[in-house]
Amino acid sequence: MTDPAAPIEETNEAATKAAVFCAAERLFALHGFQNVSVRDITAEAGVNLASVNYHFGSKDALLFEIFRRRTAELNRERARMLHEANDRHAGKPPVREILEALFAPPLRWGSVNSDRRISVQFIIRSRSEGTEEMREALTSDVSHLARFADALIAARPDLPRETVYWRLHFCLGMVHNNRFAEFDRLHVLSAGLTRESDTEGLLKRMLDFAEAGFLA
Amino acid sequence: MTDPAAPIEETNEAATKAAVFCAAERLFALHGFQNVSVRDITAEAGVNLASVNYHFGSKDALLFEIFRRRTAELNRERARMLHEANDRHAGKPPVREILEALFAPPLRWGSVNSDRRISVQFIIRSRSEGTEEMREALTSDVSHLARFADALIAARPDLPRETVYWRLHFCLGMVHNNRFAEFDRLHVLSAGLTRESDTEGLLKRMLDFAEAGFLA
DNA sequence: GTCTATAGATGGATAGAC
DNA sequence: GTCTATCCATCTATAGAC
Repeated sequence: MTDPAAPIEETNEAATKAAVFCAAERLFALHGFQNVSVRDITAEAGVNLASVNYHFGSKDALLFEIFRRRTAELNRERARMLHEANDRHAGKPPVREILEALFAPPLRWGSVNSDRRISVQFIIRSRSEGTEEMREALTSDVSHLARFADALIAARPDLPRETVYWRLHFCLGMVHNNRFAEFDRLHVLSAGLTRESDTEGLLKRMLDFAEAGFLA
Repeated sequence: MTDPAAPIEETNEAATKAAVFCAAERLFALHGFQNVSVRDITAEAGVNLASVNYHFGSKDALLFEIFRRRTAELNRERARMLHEANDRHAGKPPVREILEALFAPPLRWGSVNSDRRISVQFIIRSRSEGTEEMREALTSDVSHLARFADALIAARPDLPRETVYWRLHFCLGMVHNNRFAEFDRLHVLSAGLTRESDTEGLLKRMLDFAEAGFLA
């Protein structure tokens, strides 16, 4: 900003921070949280070792910042789609469209050609490997999921609420199982029959399965 | 064995090994694989620090031995139930009974009053946090799952095989999502409506949901 | 076989030069 | 703000006494 003739390197600090952020997210998503050291991150980002502590405070703080940003983005997209479904159906969308708002964002972001593929794997991993702080945030912040639960209860007022909650739990299990390793395993099991790359096809399969389960 | 008057301490070595095994399984299941040190394990078991390396070779070898034994036990029980379902239906059991053989063992073993509750959490954790060796074993050893896939294909010959494999994948996702943290989250979301302790009720809910999804 | 002491390696965090 | 050098804690694994 001080030199209008060279605006490209005005954000050198921000660039370093972003490089650390992206390298960390990538390595964490691929190799797990505990298996990646600060040294790995700074080497991958091409910055010095002290950058993580300078820009983020600590390794755990960096981890938590990635987690918070990505989950916020995902929840926002889900809320947006749910809102659109509401608009289309006068505030009472059918089960299938509610589930689509729940399934589509992580599925599409996680498709092989998406630049958010890494982010989705990071989020999925944080659910099982996260720090105490992250798990606490996941457990306590259910406001995002509550909107989906309410929508499903409104769509199926004939079902006991308890039943709706459990079925939402089953649907989340379907989503969380979409990890690299599980796709690979399924690929081996089916002798190459299942193609992970067909994102929209998989979304339709998930919706068919879950919708039928909900209408039982 | 050398002193017939004191047969109780004849298996002192085996007792130490078993104590290490149980303490390790318990700590790994509760706190994650990377967050538990050999020191934690030996302290919990009340044995000396060198026991792990003496009896198992290394920390990773101990981890892998727990993993192998528990998954073998689980797969054996599943195979047994599938076999019984085959006997009941002349080799062609319906979808619901196949899925029951897949769901019931981990669910019952994981119930709050079960002495295998820890083992189930260990197995679930190994799926996402396991070492490269464990993940390789999971990916390559699909023979156990292949029997379930074949049974489901036989039960629904009208469906494309690809569809059956994907739906089996969804069912496995439902099973793997039965972790402590996820139950807690659901409990918060439903304001205490969902009761994890009702194992048979949960099994029925899972079967209702998955069977309907399969018959779609 | 059991245990203590320690080697050997790695990690997170930080002080201080520039 | 950036980077190097380093501190200090922690871990796995093992040698060697008993």
